[in-house]
Amino acid sequence: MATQPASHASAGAAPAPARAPYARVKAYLKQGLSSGRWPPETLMPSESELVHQFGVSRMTVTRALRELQTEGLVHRVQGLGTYAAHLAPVSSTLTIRDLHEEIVGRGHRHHAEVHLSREEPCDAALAPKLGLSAGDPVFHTLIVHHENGVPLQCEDRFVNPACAPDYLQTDFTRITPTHYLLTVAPLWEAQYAIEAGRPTAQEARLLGIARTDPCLVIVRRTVNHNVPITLVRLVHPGHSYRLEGHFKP
Amino acid sequence: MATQPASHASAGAAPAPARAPYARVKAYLKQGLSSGRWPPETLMPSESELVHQFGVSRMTVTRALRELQTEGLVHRVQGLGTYAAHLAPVSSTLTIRDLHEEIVGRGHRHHAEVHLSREEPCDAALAPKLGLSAGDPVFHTLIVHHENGVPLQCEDRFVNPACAPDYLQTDFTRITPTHYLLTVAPLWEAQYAIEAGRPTAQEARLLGIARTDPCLVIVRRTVNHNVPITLVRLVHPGHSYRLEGHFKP
DNA sequence: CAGTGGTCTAGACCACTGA
DNA sequence: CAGTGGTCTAGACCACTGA
Repeated sequence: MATQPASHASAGAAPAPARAPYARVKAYLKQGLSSGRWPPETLMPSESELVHQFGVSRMTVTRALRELQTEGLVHRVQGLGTYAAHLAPVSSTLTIRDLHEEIVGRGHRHHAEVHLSREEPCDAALAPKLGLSAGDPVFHTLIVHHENGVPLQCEDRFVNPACAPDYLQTDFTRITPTHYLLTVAPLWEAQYAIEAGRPTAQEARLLGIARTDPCLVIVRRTVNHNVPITLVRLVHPGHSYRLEGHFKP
Repeated sequence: MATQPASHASAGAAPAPARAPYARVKAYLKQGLSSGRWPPETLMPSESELVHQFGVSRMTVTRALRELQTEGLVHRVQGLGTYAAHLAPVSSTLTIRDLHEEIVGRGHRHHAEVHLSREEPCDAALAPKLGLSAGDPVFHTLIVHHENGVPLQCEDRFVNPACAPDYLQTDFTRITPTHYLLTVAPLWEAQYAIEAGRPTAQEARLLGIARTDPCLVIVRRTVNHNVPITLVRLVHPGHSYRLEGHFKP
């Protein structure tokens, strides 16, 4: 009865995955989706059909289907059934990693040069973005990160003092602001914008590039429980930095 | 006994979420993580403790914990317990949307100008990336996408003919290559690279910008079941385009 | 109405860890 | 050994959809 694909481990002495039942059901459905057996918006087998096909309990089938739903591969409607989803990449994701980890992960040296670390009155344009009023004290750091001695990123950051009163006591040559802020305010929420731009005069000088060189500019605003924590502008020379992503539905 | 936060819906006639039990357990844990009750790498309550605290069955608690694990908020080790994870954004994600959907989603007009759509012999440098040999036929399209009449993206794409034999018959003024390829090869896998750069002479002309203007350059390679499908270079004028992301653990 | 998914329970066996 | 998470079962009640 079962229409499951024959285990091709039967021929040789292959490691025989011997996956858990829920994983077998999931793999079967995923394979069918990727092979075009259930084109987008097609009705897929119901839970009870899968229960009979695989001889497992409904909870097991449910788990497989729920995970596929979380991954965006199917969508399910109560009373109707499970449908193959419109497959990606209508939207897909790109990973942004912490710079220190990225550099060290490549087996390279990371060196941070602190050019500024002080409290200053908040600019009127900046204030609303940090939930402050113009003139309120705000922490400001300007750090250039080097990879094997080459300038890689200029990090211009403003921090809401209420969220991280000890921020300026941190030794930023050892701990990145990102890491420090993480310990202070876990579980945050961030908004990003990434665009191509030109460095400011100061950034060009700090990064050792021409003012006309294209740069990757990332602006990130971080919030925790609706309280703004930090606003940062990260500038990378275009020829030395790329964001890499991997998408797999 | 229960240490669950008091339902603050009790005061008024609030909609009363009345969440499912697994969602209540999950919300309780999430709240504790975000408030710093369980700092990173701290041992969290065990399944059986939660079972007693909430008076639910173990499967229910398991589901809550498994979802938190999937979201990267905790990590679990058999025999040891559940630990609060090192919270983001050691790595976080940025969404890349399909251009047509993005433009239409803004309520704007999308217009595609097809400058090239032909079969040509594959270049030696390109061949390995598409799993072809130099000189093999390859499909090549060059399309400029406009938003309300303004050039927004130059899309230079190569397609493996084996994966999409009818590719060149598509009317690209109506259907984006991305959408067409999606119907042909669902469930794909992509690698991205994003960097700041300068347009080529041709790109500058097609986009109506100067050769020195910074551009956001996205290179994406797509693979299905280890078969390369397409390689595309997307060039956006830096001042007119930004990728926006949102990260929420 | 029969069929669908959403969720839950009360048990179970197992592999793993550290004492 | 006791405690942990990983997984499963065989039932259950419910809300929802379309006929």
